[in-house]
Amino acid sequence: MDNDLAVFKACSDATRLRILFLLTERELCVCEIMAVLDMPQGKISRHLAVLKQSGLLTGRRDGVWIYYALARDSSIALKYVTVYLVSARQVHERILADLDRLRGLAGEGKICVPQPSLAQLQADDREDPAFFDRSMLSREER
Amino acid sequence: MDNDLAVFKACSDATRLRILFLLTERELCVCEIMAVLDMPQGKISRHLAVLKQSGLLTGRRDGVWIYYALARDSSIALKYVTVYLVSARQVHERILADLDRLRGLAGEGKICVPQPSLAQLQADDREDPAFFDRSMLSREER
DNA sequence: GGATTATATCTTCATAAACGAATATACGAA
DNA sequence: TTCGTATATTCGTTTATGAAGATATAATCC
Repeated sequence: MDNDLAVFKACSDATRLRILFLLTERELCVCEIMAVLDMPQGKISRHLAVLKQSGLLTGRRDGVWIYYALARDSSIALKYVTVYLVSARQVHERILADLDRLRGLAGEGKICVPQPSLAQLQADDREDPAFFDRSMLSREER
Repeated sequence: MDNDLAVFKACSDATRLRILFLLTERELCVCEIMAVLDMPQGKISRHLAVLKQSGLLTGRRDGVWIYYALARDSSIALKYVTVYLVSARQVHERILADLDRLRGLAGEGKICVPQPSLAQLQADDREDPAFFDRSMLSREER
């Protein structure tokens, strides 16, 4: 029963629930989740740890990035939570907005691709002065 | 989404989860739940309030007693939690034990029936001295 | 009305969970 | 090896949650 409890606890925080809904779309790396929810990295990472701990998520490393995905149904609670997520994702305004933002990211397609180093950027800027201060912009705006 | 959150929060406490599982058996009044879980009245009552608040339970008054029951599926989260409860109740040792104890109570059948007042008991005892100190026993033992 | 029983609520305290900020680790590129 | 980037973890603080015990309310019986 303890694991079922952990599953429900994991679901009982707004941020974590939003993350779970995002992951119904596809596996995501931390920076994508950060971008969509617009929350600091430490916060996202902590919540991902809770979710993973409960068994709801799996994580796989790919180079520098760590991709998280909904775990395949392993416990009963997990199974029904997963079914809930897929059923409920069309219902909540906020979740729909999150998913839209996520798809927007995918369109721009520029997250989770190795970013040029700062040094690299500045070198480019010297050749292309119009974008000299690009590195000052937030990642989404580049 | 807030209501779904409340549902998951309501499920994320061991005592509340045990109560929910008990209610998969049938509607119960507070004193039955107290008897099965062997917990003080205030505690049970508080947890029932949380569960009711989340929409998971309904309560109906019948004279002195208040009977609680699992709410009929109204939200998506509620629906899947209910399905989970019914599926998972055969799986957890502790829940099986709780359900056994509940059925035991039903066998004795002496809970949630108006208890004679103390004055009444003492009057009876005067006529039937063998049971003079019956009122000192816990309710289950009478 | 007063007493009794069932249930709800309040108060205080302890514990757990969440947060922001800072720091640590892990990997890849140069 | 050093640097930069992605992610994890720690620290100190604040907030939320649960427990116990005391008290309040509501219905019933006399």
